[in-house]
Amino acid sequence: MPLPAVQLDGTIVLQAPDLDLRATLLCGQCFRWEERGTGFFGVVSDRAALVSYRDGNLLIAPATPLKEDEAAFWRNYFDLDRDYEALRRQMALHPVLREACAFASGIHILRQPFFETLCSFILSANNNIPRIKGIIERLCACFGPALEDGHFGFPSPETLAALKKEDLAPLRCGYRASYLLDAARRMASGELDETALKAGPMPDARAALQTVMGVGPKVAECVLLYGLGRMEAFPVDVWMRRALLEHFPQGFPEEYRSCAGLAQQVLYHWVRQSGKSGEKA
DNA sequence: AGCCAGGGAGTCG
DNA sequence: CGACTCCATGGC
Repeated sequence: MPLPAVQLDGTIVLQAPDLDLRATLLCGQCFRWEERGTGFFGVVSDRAALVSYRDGNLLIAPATPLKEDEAAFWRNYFDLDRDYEALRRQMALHPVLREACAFASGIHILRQPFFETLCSFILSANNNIPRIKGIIERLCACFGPALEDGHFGFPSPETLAALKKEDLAPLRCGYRASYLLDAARRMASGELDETALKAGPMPDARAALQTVMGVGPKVAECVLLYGLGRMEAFPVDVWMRRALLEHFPQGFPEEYRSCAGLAQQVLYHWVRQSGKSGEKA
């Protein structure tokens, strides 16, 4: 008999039989989760929570007051309603993807808030993950809404759009400051329509995203995948380029397009952690 | 000191 | 188009 979604102590219990929480939160798709004891603490949008995994269930202990849609919010964030079994079944048809899947099973593609994702990956350009995390934390602490537990939510496009690049000096994000402001202004002006980016043709969505300063092919694919839920997106960095050359000399096969995003994430996890394809320590 | 970090913009030819 | 160079910052 299924557990109620919200327990008496406020903990939300979500069934997630095939989820690898640790791999999902540490594989480089998100920047605001920190391992804490047996779980992870993080802030998404304006909600903070301590999450953990036990007996096939994802346990969410919100650190900010529960909203009416709390369970639905986290269910969507962790992408629990997508049929990952079907995606992995399809990937198992390809020898390379099958091997990568076996190594990194249980990774979910997070459905992160769009603007937050856009900013995060603009900041990721020619940067390393620890420093990206630091910049994002300073961005939230300086300009984000104060949450009830002392943490800070992600600033709104309107808030950032009203700033000048000198105001962003405390972030120490270098030349990316003006890119951040451009993204915020495009959002605030309504020029970037999240609904259209989610539903419209991929080429149109790519082109629209790349009109933002600091958004090139790589960042656009990341935003499409992690911030707009578009599984057909396929971010390619130098490592992935190497892996593609080695394992997919004719390019990523179109017949796997519907699971491309997960395939990319799994391949990335695989080549970075198992020493496959490129021998950097 | 020098190199690298999940790239991208600007400028050449 | 393709092949450069520079871009701020911090860690090693």
